[in-house]
Amino acid sequence: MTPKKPERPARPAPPEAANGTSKLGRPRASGAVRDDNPRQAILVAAAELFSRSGYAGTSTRAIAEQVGLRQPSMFHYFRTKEDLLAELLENLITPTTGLLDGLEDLDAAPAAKLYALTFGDVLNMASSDTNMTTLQFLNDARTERFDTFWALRTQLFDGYAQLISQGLKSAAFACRDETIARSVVFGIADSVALWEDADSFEPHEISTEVADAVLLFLLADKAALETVRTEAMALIRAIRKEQS
Amino acid sequence: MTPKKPERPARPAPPEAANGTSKLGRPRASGAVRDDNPRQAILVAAAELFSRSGYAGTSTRAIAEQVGLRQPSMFHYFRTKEDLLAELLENLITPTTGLLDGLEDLDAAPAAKLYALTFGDVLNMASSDTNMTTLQFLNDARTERFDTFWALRTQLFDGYAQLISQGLKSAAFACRDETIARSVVFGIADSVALWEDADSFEPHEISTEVADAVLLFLLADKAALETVRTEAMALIRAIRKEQS
DNA sequence: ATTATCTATAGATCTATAGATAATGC
DNA sequence: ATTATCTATAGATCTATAGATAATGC
Repeated sequence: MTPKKPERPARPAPPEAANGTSKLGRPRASGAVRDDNPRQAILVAAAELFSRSGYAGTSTRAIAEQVGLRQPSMFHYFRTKEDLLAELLENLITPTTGLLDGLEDLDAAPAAKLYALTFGDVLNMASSDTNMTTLQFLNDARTERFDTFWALRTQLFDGYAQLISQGLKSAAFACRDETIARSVVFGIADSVALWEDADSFEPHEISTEVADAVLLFLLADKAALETVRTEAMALIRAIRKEQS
Repeated sequence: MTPKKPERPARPAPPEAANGTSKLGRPRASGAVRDDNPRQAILVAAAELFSRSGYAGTSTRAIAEQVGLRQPSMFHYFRTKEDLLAELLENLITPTTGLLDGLEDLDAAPAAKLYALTFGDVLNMASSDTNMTTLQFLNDARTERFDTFWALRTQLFDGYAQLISQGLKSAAFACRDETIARSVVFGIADSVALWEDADSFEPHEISTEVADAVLLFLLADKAALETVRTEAMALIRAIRKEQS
């Protein structure tokens, strides 16, 4: 006898209270807002709750009820809670591995490509209003179910590593030790996950500053930053155009 | 009927199996290693488990049993699980706020002080083999019980902010926007929390690289880095001497 | 009497399954 | 027949308390 929380929906709100706009299936009991793509709504709710309360600290009940469903109804869309986390992590990283692929086809200096990659990576994270990044380090995310995610993550790390390596070869970059420089750069790129006030700034502004920080760390000639940034923004525009 | 895990200590290991070296109280049932400072051992075990499995994902049973105690015995040392987390977070941050206090008494350029602060901050995190940093963002850590921790955290952020402000005033630093530069710097300093391979490098080496990155981001004259680093290391030595 | 442990257990969860029910489509 | 929901519930946890027990100290 310790936990409190005497709440509980008390009376399940009679079935006639159905208000969902879905055309198929039994009407929903409760009436939480949801513009009727339940699967997507569940993902959004889960991302929000996971990033605020952690993975284990978020119950499937909390997720379901945030979108106006009963707890077991969530399992119609996701086989397990783990599946939810895996899909969210994959969704978070794919725009950035996509950017990496786009950059490979373009001809540009490694410095400009690295700037563009960092910029896009940070922009992607800063544009989401949830913060899933730290969840990937949990033991929960080390099972087979996350193999796809981890393959993408490795691909991204290798992308950063390769650009750094090329920049060093061309003497555009300089550093004391390449292996540690990789981790510093990857860490800085992800560091927006540790900002508590990320939403008081424009994502574009955050991305510029963080990409600047990465390049200032690596560039042999720090005065080249402005040029590199300009080149990088051109690359970003080129890829956006291509994809639309 | 879903979870598995058929284990359980089965038979509680008869009381005669006592092996603890403690002088007082009833002998322990199980025999997990522990060089008998149970309170400290619990903190170490909790830090390890929290950082691997998250706060909610770590049971008090797992913590207790890792140090060879039964689950309820843990509550002899910590009133609640929350108390454990609060103490761990405070222990993590106090060395760094201590360093900040030490720096205030010394006479040096803001750039050198900022380097020293970052270096010490990162060294402290990188020297621990657990990673508690990301846990502070959980909702669980927003209750009153964490007021002390949050006051220290604010003090640390303000310390960084003040040094940045002084450096800008003396024109040693340059940036586009001061408020965002603060967050960038604070983020970079903490970014080692996102390293997956932090233990493949020397903490001293990591700290040097990360502090370099911070200063390269802020310094108006990037060529001043080496001098700043040398000054900073002298400050660190001075504070260490004073404290011993 | 104090300290450190233990066993037993209350009461509140939690995830996932089973199977009913309602709406629609064929 | 299919889809989307619901209620009910199994069985496994989880945190914390109650109160017994053993060792030591006064």
